[in-house]
Amino acid sequence: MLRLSKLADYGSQVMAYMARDGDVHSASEVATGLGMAAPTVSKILKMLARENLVASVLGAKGGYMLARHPSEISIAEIINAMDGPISITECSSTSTCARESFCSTRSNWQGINHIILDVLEKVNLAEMIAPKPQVVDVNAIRSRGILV
Amino acid sequence: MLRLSKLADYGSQVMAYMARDGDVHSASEVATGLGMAAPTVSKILKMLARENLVASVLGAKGGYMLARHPSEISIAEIINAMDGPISITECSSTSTCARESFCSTRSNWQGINHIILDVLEKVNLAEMIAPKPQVVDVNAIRSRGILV
DNA sequence: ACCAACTTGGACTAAACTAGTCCTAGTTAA
DNA sequence: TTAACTAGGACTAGTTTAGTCCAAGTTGGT
Repeated sequence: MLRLSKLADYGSQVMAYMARDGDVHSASEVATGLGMAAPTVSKILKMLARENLVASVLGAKGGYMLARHPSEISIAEIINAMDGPISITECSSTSTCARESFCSTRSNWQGINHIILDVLEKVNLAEMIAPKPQVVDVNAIRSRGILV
Repeated sequence: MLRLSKLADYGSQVMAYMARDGDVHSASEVATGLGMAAPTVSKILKMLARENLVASVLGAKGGYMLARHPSEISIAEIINAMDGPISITECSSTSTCARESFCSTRSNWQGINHIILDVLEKVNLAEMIAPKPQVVDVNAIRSRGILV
C-alpha cells in the first residue's frame, strides 16, 4: 500500500490547520476545529514539538504555534516527525542488510526512494493549504527518464 | 515511514531473481537462491501468479516463470500485486472521507500521490536488475516545480 | 498405471505495529 | 492560589503483517 501512517496524515492536517493563521492554538481547540479526538491531537502536537515544527507556549492561554513560516516547512519534515525517516525499503538507509549480496536491486530502490523524498521535500505547507486545488504537472516528469 | 511492506520488497526480489533468465523456477529453488524461507516464497509467487505477473507451470518439473518480458513489468505492478492499490493517504482514492469538508489538503495529497505512482510505473524490472547501479537524475526533477 | 514432484488455495497462528487513552508532573496567566 | 494548559511517559486494544501448514489437483517420468 506504500502508505503514510494515519498519524502522519493527521499531522499534516494539524499543521495545515495551524498554518492558516499565526496564532497560538491549544490542543483542544485544534481537536474541535478538525473534529478529531483531543488526546490524539495532543499526542500529535507533542511529536511535532519534539521535532521543532511547532513551538509550545506553556501555562494558561498556552498552546502551540508554527515554529516557522508555512513556506519553510516541507511535507517531508512533517512525515519525518511523525513516522521517522522516509525510506521505501528497509535497508535503503544505512542499516546493514544481511542479504546485501543478493540485493542487486538495492541501489535502484534507493534511487526511487530518492525521487520520492525529493518530491516530498519540494512541497511545503503553504502550497498544501492553497484554497484552490493545485494540479500536479505529471507530464513534466513523465517526459523525462527516471533512471539515467 | 511511508514504506513498502516486507512482502512487496520480497516480491521485487523474487521477480528480479526470475528476470535474470526465462527459465521455469520452482518456489524452493527461488527460496534457496535468495536465502528466504520456502513457504514465504511460495506464498509470494502465488500472489504474483494471481495478478498474472508470473505464470505457473503445474506438475513435476513445474514452477513459475515471468508472464511477460522484464521490460514490460513495472515496479508499480509488483507493489500493486503484493500490497494492493498504491495510495499514500487513505482517502486519496475514491473512498469517501467523513472529514472531507475539513480536508482542504486532500487534492494536493492526491497530486503528490500521483507523482509517486508515476515514478513507480516508469521503472521496469529490466532496469531494476541492471548490474551497474543506475543513478537517478534527481536534478531533472528538482529543476521543475512539483505543483503548478 | 503409478508415483514423485510440484502448484493451488485456503485456513491458521504468532508477532509486530499502530492508534488511541490516561495519568502525573510542571508551567504560566489572572 | 487556582485554573488552564503543556510535557512526558506508560498503557491497552485493535489491526495488520509475516509466516506456517494442510488438503487437493496436475503433470512428467518410469
